[in-house]
Amino acid sequence: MRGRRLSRDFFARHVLDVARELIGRRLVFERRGREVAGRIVEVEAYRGPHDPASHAFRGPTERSAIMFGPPGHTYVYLSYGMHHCLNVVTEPEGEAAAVLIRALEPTDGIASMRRRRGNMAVERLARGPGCVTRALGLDLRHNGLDLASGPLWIDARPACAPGRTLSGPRIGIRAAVDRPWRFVLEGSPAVSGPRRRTGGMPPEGRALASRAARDLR
DNA sequence: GTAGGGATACACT
DNA sequence: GTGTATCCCTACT
Repeated sequence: MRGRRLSRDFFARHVLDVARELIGRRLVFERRGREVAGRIVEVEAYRGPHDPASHAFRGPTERSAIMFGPPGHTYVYLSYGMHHCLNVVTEPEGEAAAVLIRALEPTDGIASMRRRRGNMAVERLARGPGCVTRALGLDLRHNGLDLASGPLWIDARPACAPGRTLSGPRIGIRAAVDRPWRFVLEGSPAVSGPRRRTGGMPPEGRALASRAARDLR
Protein backbone atom coordinates (compact mmCIF):
# COMPACT_ATOMS: atom_id res chain seq x y z
CA MET A 1 0.00 0.00 0.00
CA ARG A 2 2.93 2.29 0.68
CA GLY A 3 3.57 4.45 -2.36
CA ARG A 4 0.08 4.04 -3.68
CA ARG A 5 -1.21 7.25 -2.15
CA LEU A 6 0.47 10.63 -1.85
CA SER A 7 2.15 10.98 1.54
CA ARG A 8 2.26 13.91 3.92
CA ASP A 9 5.64 14.98 2.51
CA PHE A 10 4.00 15.77 -0.82
CA PHE A 11 1.58 18.20 0.81
CA ALA A 12 4.19 19.81 3.08
CA ARG A 13 5.66 21.75 0.15
CA HIS A 14 4.87 25.17 -1.33
CA VAL A 15 1.16 25.40 -2.13
CA LEU A 16 1.75 26.45 -5.76
CA ASP A 17 3.94 23.38 -6.37
CA VAL A 18 1.35 21.12 -4.77
CA ALA A 19 -1.52 22.70 -6.73
CA ARG A 20 0.25 22.35 -10.08
CA GLU A 21 1.29 18.75 -9.39
CA LEU A 22 -2.21 17.69 -8.36
CA ILE A 23 -3.45 18.28 -11.89
CA GLY A 24 -3.93 14.96 -13.68
CA ARG A 25 -3.81 12.80 -10.53
CA ARG A 26 -6.66 10.61 -9.34
CA LEU A 27 -8.63 11.65 -6.25
CA VAL A 28 -10.19 8.58 -4.61
CA PHE A 29 -12.91 8.26 -1.98
CA GLU A 30 -13.53 4.78 -0.60
CA ARG A 31 -17.12 4.20 0.46
CA ARG A 32 -18.30 0.81 1.65
CA GLY A 33 -15.37 -0.90 -0.05
CA ARG A 34 -15.97 0.79 -3.39
CA GLU A 35 -13.97 3.54 -4.99
CA VAL A 36 -15.51 6.74 -6.26
CA ALA A 37 -12.77 8.58 -8.07
CA GLY A 38 -11.85 11.13 -10.70
CA ARG A 39 -8.88 12.77 -12.31
CA ILE A 40 -8.21 16.25 -10.92
CA VAL A 41 -8.45 18.74 -13.80
CA GLU A 42 -8.88 22.07 -12.02
CA VAL A 43 -7.56 23.51 -8.72
CA GLU A 44 -6.92 26.86 -7.10
CA ALA A 45 -4.23 27.75 -4.55
CA TYR A 46 -5.04 29.82 -1.48
CA ARG A 47 -2.10 31.25 0.40
CA GLY A 48 -3.31 32.03 3.91
CA PRO A 49 -1.91 35.22 5.41
CA HIS A 50 -0.43 36.20 2.03
CA ASP A 51 -3.79 36.00 0.27
CA PRO A 52 -6.82 38.25 0.91
CA ALA A 53 -9.08 35.66 -0.75
CA SER A 54 -8.12 32.98 1.77
CA HIS A 55 -10.24 32.13 4.79
CA ALA A 56 -6.98 32.16 6.76
CA PHE A 57 -6.03 35.72 5.73
CA ARG A 58 -6.94 37.24 9.11
CA GLY A 59 -5.41 34.50 11.19
CA PRO A 60 -6.94 31.34 12.63
CA THR A 61 -10.65 31.17 13.46
CA GLU A 62 -12.74 28.21 14.50
CA ARG A 63 -13.48 27.45 10.86
CA SER A 64 -10.05 28.07 9.38
CA ALA A 65 -7.99 26.49 12.18
CA ILE A 66 -7.59 23.29 10.17
CA MET A 67 -5.60 25.22 7.56
CA PHE A 68 -2.99 26.06 10.18
CA GLY A 69 -2.60 22.42 11.16
CA PRO A 70 -0.50 19.65 9.61
CA PRO A 71 -0.49 19.24 5.81
CA GLY A 72 -2.37 16.53 3.98
CA HIS A 73 -5.70 17.06 5.74
CA THR A 74 -9.00 18.12 4.18
CA TYR A 75 -10.62 21.50 4.76
CA VAL A 76 -14.30 21.30 3.83
CA TYR A 77 -16.52 24.35 4.21
CA LEU A 78 -20.01 25.38 3.23
CA SER A 79 -20.32 28.12 0.62
CA TYR A 80 -23.43 30.19 -0.07
CA GLY A 81 -25.32 28.09 2.41
CA MET A 82 -25.61 25.06 0.15
CA HIS A 83 -22.41 24.03 -1.56
CA HIS A 84 -19.56 22.22 0.12
CA CYS A 85 -16.04 22.92 -1.11
CA LEU A 86 -13.11 20.53 -0.73
CA ASN A 87 -9.63 21.86 0.01
CA VAL A 88 -6.34 20.12 0.78
CA VAL A 89 -4.13 21.69 3.46
CA THR A 90 -0.53 22.21 2.33
CA GLU A 91 2.79 23.53 3.65
CA PRO A 92 4.27 22.71 7.07
CA GLU A 93 2.18 22.98 10.22
CA GLY A 94 1.72 26.62 11.19
CA GLU A 95 1.55 27.78 7.57
CA ALA A 96 -2.05 28.19 6.43
CA ALA A 97 -2.21 27.34 2.73
CA ALA A 98 -4.66 25.14 0.87
CA VAL A 99 -5.62 23.91 -2.57
CA LEU A 100 -9.29 24.06 -3.59
CA ILE A 101 -10.31 21.09 -5.74
CA ARG A 102 -12.60 22.66 -8.37
CA ALA A 103 -13.22 19.89 -10.90
CA LEU A 104 -12.70 16.20 -11.62
CA GLU A 105 -13.03 13.98 -14.66
CA PRO A 106 -14.88 10.98 -13.20
CA THR A 107 -13.01 7.65 -13.58
CA ASP A 108 -14.63 5.26 -11.08
CA GLY A 109 -18.01 4.96 -9.41
CA ILE A 110 -19.76 6.92 -12.14
CA ALA A 111 -23.09 5.21 -11.43
CA SER A 112 -22.77 6.27 -7.80
CA MET A 113 -22.06 9.87 -8.85
CA ARG A 114 -25.09 9.85 -11.12
CA ARG A 115 -27.28 8.72 -8.24
CA ARG A 116 -26.22 11.83 -6.34
CA ARG A 117 -26.08 14.31 -9.21
CA GLY A 118 -28.66 13.04 -11.66
CA ASN A 119 -28.32 11.36 -15.01
CA MET A 120 -26.09 13.80 -16.83
CA ALA A 121 -23.03 13.74 -19.07
CA VAL A 122 -19.95 12.32 -17.32
CA GLU A 123 -17.91 15.50 -17.76
CA ARG A 124 -20.58 17.49 -15.92
CA LEU A 125 -20.77 15.27 -12.85
CA ALA A 126 -17.90 16.91 -10.96
CA ARG A 127 -17.43 20.18 -12.85
CA GLY A 128 -17.27 22.96 -10.26
CA PRO A 129 -16.29 22.84 -6.57
CA GLY A 130 -19.82 22.27 -5.28
CA CYS A 131 -20.32 19.48 -7.81
CA VAL A 132 -17.09 17.75 -6.78
CA THR A 133 -18.25 17.33 -3.20
CA ARG A 134 -21.77 16.36 -4.21
CA ALA A 135 -20.55 13.77 -6.72
CA LEU A 136 -18.29 12.19 -4.09
CA GLY A 137 -20.78 12.54 -1.24
CA LEU A 138 -18.56 14.81 0.89
CA ASP A 139 -19.86 17.34 3.43
CA LEU A 140 -18.80 19.02 6.68
CA ARG A 141 -18.45 15.61 8.35
CA HIS A 142 -15.44 15.05 6.11
CA ASN A 143 -13.61 18.15 7.31
CA GLY A 144 -10.19 17.27 8.76
CA LEU A 145 -9.75 13.86 7.11
CA ASP A 146 -6.14 12.73 6.75
CA LEU A 147 -5.31 12.05 3.10
CA ALA A 148 -2.26 10.09 4.24
CA SER A 149 -4.32 7.48 6.09
CA GLY A 150 -8.08 7.98 5.66
CA PRO A 151 -10.74 6.88 3.16
CA LEU A 152 -10.01 9.88 0.96
CA TRP A 153 -6.65 9.91 -0.79
CA ILE A 154 -4.80 10.95 -3.93
CA ASP A 155 -3.03 8.48 -6.20
CA ALA A 156 0.75 8.81 -6.06
CA ARG A 157 1.14 7.65 -9.65
CA PRO A 158 1.74 10.57 -11.97
CA ALA A 159 -0.91 11.14 -14.62
CA CYS A 160 -0.50 8.69 -17.48
CA ALA A 161 -1.39 11.40 -19.99
CA PRO A 162 -0.40 14.63 -18.28
CA GLY A 163 -1.36 16.93 -21.13
CA ARG A 164 -0.59 20.53 -20.54
CA THR A 165 -1.28 22.47 -17.40
CA LEU A 166 -2.43 26.06 -17.81
CA SER A 167 -2.53 28.77 -15.16
CA GLY A 168 -4.79 31.79 -14.94
CA PRO A 169 -6.69 34.02 -12.52
CA ARG A 170 -8.90 32.36 -9.93
CA ILE A 171 -12.63 32.63 -10.41
CA GLY A 172 -15.56 33.29 -8.11
CA ILE A 173 -13.66 35.58 -5.74
CA ARG A 174 -13.63 39.32 -5.09
CA ALA A 175 -10.19 39.83 -3.54
CA ALA A 176 -6.81 39.30 -5.20
CA VAL A 177 -8.38 38.50 -8.56
CA ASP A 178 -5.12 39.25 -10.37
CA ARG A 179 -3.13 36.33 -9.04
CA PRO A 180 -2.76 33.45 -11.52
CA TRP A 181 -3.17 30.71 -8.97
CA ARG A 182 -5.75 28.62 -10.82
CA PHE A 183 -4.45 25.55 -12.63
CA VAL A 184 -6.35 23.54 -15.22
CA LEU A 185 -5.66 20.58 -17.48
CA GLU A 186 -5.74 21.88 -21.03
CA GLY A 187 -8.51 20.47 -23.15
CA SER A 188 -10.44 18.76 -20.38
CA PRO A 189 -14.21 19.00 -20.89
CA ALA A 190 -14.65 18.79 -17.11
CA VAL A 191 -13.02 22.17 -16.38
CA SER A 192 -15.53 24.61 -14.86
CA GLY A 193 -16.28 28.20 -15.78
CA PRO A 194 -18.15 29.66 -18.74
CA ARG A 195 -18.28 27.28 -21.69
CA ARG A 196 -16.24 28.72 -24.50
CA ARG A 197 -15.63 27.79 -28.10
CA THR A 198 -12.32 26.29 -27.03
CA GLY A 199 -14.09 23.84 -24.77
CA GLY A 200 -13.63 25.54 -21.43
CA MET A 201 -10.11 26.78 -21.72
CA PRO A 202 -9.60 30.16 -20.13
CA PRO A 203 -8.35 32.49 -22.87
CA GLU A 204 -6.18 34.16 -20.26
CA GLY A 205 -4.66 30.86 -19.29
CA ARG A 206 -1.14 30.26 -20.30
CA ALA A 207 0.97 27.18 -20.69
CA LEU A 208 3.05 26.49 -17.69
CA ALA A 209 6.70 25.59 -17.82
CA SER A 210 8.15 24.69 -14.45
CA ARG A 211 10.23 27.84 -14.49
CA ALA A 212 7.19 29.96 -15.24
CA ALA A 213 5.40 28.38 -12.29
CA ARG A 214 8.09 29.61 -9.96
CA ASP A 215 7.76 33.07 -11.45
CA LEU A 216 4.15 33.21 -10.28
CA ARG A 217 5.12 33.50 -6.64
C1' DG B 1 -29.57 37.93 -14.94
C1' DT B 2 -30.76 36.16 -10.33
C1' DA B 3 -33.14 33.10 -6.62
C1' DG B 4 -31.91 30.16 -3.41
C1' DG B 5 -29.93 29.05 1.36
C1' DG B 6 -27.10 28.57 5.87
C1' DA B 7 -22.73 29.07 8.29
C1' DT B 8 -19.52 32.39 9.53
C1' DA B 9 -17.16 36.61 11.19
C1' DC B 10 -17.32 40.64 13.24
C1' DA B 11 -19.39 44.81 14.87
C1' DC B 12 -22.29 46.09 18.02
C1' DT B 13 -24.91 46.13 22.44
C1' DG C 1 -25.49 37.63 23.36
C1' DT C 2 -27.61 39.49 19.05
C1' DG C 3 -27.75 41.51 14.36
C1' DT C 4 -26.34 41.42 9.76
C1' DA C 5 -23.28 41.58 5.71
C1' DT C 6 -20.82 38.48 3.41
C1' DC C 7 -19.55 34.34 1.08
C1' DC C 8 -13.82 30.30 -3.00
C1' DC C 9 -21.76 28.55 -6.19
C1' DT C 10 -25.36 26.22 -8.97
C1' DA C 11 -29.34 25.87 -11.60
C1' DC C 12 -32.66 28.01 -13.47
C1' DT C 13 -35.03 31.63 -16.60
